[in-house]
Amino acid sequence: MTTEATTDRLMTIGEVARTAGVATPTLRYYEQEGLLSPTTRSRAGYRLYDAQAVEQLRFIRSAQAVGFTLDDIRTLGRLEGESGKTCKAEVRQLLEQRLAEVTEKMKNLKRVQETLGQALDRCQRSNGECKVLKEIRPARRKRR
Amino acid sequence: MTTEATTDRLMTIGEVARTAGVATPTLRYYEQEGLLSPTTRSRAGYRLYDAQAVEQLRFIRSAQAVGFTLDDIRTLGRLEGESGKTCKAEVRQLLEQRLAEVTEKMKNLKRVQETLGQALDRCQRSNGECKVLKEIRPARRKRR
DNA sequence: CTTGACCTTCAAGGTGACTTTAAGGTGTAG
DNA sequence: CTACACCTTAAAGTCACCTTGAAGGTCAAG
Repeated sequence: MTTEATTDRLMTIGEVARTAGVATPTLRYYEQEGLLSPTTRSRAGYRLYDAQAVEQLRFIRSAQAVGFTLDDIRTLGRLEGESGKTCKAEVRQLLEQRLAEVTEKMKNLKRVQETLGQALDRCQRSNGECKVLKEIRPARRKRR
Repeated sequence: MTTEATTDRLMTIGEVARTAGVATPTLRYYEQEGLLSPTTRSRAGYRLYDAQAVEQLRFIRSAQAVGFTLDDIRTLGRLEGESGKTCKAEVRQLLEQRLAEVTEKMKNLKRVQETLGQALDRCQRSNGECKVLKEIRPARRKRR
């Protein structure tokens, strides 16, 4: 990790945002929240990120997508970050706890998958007739 | 599912809430949002739920825990619900789309699992020293 | 027949995670 | 040297998902 073949060109906030598929204000928000800071700043004060930032950002989005809060993620610290720090029992414990949560989420996800799978099954089996699904409302709001 | 051995005693909102581990106002909120309605009402206007409601509620919580919004869940309608409705291509398509999302979430979850697993690994391997995790801030807010 | 734990509705408040707005500086292409 | 697309900060706005509060009705136990 200290010896790399990665492009170590620094990117502006817009480049990182485009690459990872997020909005630039989101990146500033993440910095403010202590989740992801730029490697450095240009003379003019522009944020400059290295290639790793994109990886970290992707990790953050993955974790979020499966229901972890930004606080959960922040508490894990730099996550794939560079180095330093001793590994206290406290840190290991936190990791183990998060891994247990992941296992729990796996179960939830499988349950959802199974339920949807069954629904689809019955849906196709009784062609034209579906005993399982029923829209209940016109759906009020939307987003995401 | 129509032939059952389940207790078909009706439960009050408080019983359902306790059984499924949610707060009573949350149940009222879900009803208002069109996610889960009581089977009937008592003369006095009390909400009365059947045993299936608990199942549905658990499904809702599972889906939420892995990152689906209430809107996502609502759109799926009654989900494991009773009957009625034809299975239009539109419905099947929605199911397929949601299943694809589940698959995507599986990937995300595995990515997170792997990252955490690696971190824990290195954490234990280099006993005392951990190159991977590093707390970045005292963590401002908390909850959950 | 009152106490106390339940239930009701309606409305307002709170939190997390952005998103938008305003007002302005930077940098390169023509 | 002027466009124009980028960057900066600070603050306010939005949306989902609850949570809390006020004011009151219900019901079994004592």
